[in-house]
Amino acid sequence: MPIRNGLRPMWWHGRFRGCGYRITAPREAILDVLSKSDKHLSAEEIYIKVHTYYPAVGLTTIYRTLDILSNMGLIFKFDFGDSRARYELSEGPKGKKHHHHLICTNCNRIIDYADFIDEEIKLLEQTEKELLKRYNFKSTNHLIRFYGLCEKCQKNELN
Amino acid sequence: MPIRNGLRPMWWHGRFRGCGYRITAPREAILDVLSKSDKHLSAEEIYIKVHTYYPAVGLTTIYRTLDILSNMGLIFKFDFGDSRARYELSEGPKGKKHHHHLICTNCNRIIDYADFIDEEIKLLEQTEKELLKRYNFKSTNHLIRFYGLCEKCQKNELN
DNA sequence: TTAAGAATGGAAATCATTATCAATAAGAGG
DNA sequence: CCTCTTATTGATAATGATTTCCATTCTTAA
Ligand SMILES: [Mn+2]
Ligand SMILES: [Mn+2]
Ligand SMILES: [Zn+2]
Ligand SMILES: [Zn+2]
Repeated sequence: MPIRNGLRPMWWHGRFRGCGYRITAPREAILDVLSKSDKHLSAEEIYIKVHTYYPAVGLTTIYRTLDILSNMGLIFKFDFGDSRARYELSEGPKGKKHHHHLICTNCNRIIDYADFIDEEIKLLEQTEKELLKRYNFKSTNHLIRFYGLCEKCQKNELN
Repeated sequence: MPIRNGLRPMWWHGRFRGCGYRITAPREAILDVLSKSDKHLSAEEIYIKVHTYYPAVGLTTIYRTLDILSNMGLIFKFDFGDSRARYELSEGPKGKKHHHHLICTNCNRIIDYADFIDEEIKLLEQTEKELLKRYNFKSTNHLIRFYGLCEKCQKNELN
């Protein structure tokens, strides 16, 4: 229950105000839903959850807020191929920062991973350096995904 | 001008028939357009081009055919974030097989590259091995993209 | 040549996301 | 606490890419 608490500003309030945005109940609720989920939620899924506590909030506001948050870099917006955008917190208490995804082609589960990116980072840097040399392409960001079978689906594989 | 040639079956005819599909003028035209382009075409762009020679072909057929080709693995279907699917040949004369993309965030140009550097190959192998160990995730495919500035846009950068 | 049913295209339907716009409320200043 | 400016909101309509329908046409095995 995302109770409005006027006394303690949340971790993102400052950042929000700094961009000239106002703090509103719908926005608090949306951030609350995102920070309490470890999944990759769609606008409608967020709408459903917010709706439980704030039935008055409209889907339009969900989209608008997600757009702002996305532009501010507070959330990531992904397209996993199911014809709807999916979002997840990128910072704050439960934020995951930059990470990559493992996608099970059987059960559609999406697994985040960032814990061994250190090893990957060195190789990525080298690759980016080489891309600059060969294609004169200056990379500033990347998207990396592995498709395959998750643990559970591999076991079921041996029906 | 994709002239229907009943005498010489194209390289994909066999594969097509093998899947139980019939060879038709619209399908030949679509494959023709794809094989003569080095871009990542949208359904509508393909429709426009096909339309030049076969005004009777409908957009519905374009979508249906692209779906078949995609499922057969003859073409790749990508989503580059401009809210429409984009396709490109994956095999045949000008097919590019598996490759990665460089995407210019300024001019939206998409650059294909398949001449992977050692670092990148090592990155993939090591990462996939580690993913199996840590997450029991068996990777069978991957999607890799670098976002940044292409050569041209870097120069314009220094307005 | 012929018949079975695969393929087609135009129109209507879907469905996620946007655009509109009048009503509402955040919050700076008093 | 009160006021005023204007950012924000939500209902509704509009968009736009992709699908679904279905009667008609065309491919192809026999
Ligand atoms: Mn994630
Ligand atoms: Mn490509
Ligand atoms: Zn799975
Ligand atoms: Zn560019």
